[in-house]
Amino acid sequence: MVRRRDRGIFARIYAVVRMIPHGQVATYGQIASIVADPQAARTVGWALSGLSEDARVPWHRVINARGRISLRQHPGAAEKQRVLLEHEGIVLDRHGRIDLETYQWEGLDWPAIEALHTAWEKEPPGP
DNA sequence: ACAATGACATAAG
DNA sequence: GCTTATGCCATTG
Repeated sequence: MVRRRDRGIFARIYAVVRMIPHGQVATYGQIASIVADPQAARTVGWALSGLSEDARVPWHRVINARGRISLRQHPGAAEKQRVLLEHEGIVLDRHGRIDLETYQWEGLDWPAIEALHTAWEKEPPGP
């Protein structure tokens, strides 16, 4: 359950996800590539699953490589994610697919993320 | 240390 | 395009 162990790869994953701009999306594999291994995608999903509700992480902007929502276990959550995405202006086709060519975040290298995240911690946005 | 688990990714049928 | 099978990584019992 994550506890206070957000020091390692988890913290880096959250940092990257926080930098995904409004109205854009990133894939699990993409985030994994930035924080560590291109093949630690499952770990990214695992990290997000342990988020608390007030974690200030835009988890809904993370989707799978096919451009679709990966939440199958709790159907309500998938629905919620879709609503959140549409609320940001992201269009899903009738199959619930997102066009990555249009909405995928270009991404940043880790040093850039780290710098931005440091600033974020200094002056967290929102309430 | 080993086996199982999970919001993945990719290849194959 | 969907379903299976296999590979990967970090965490947990």
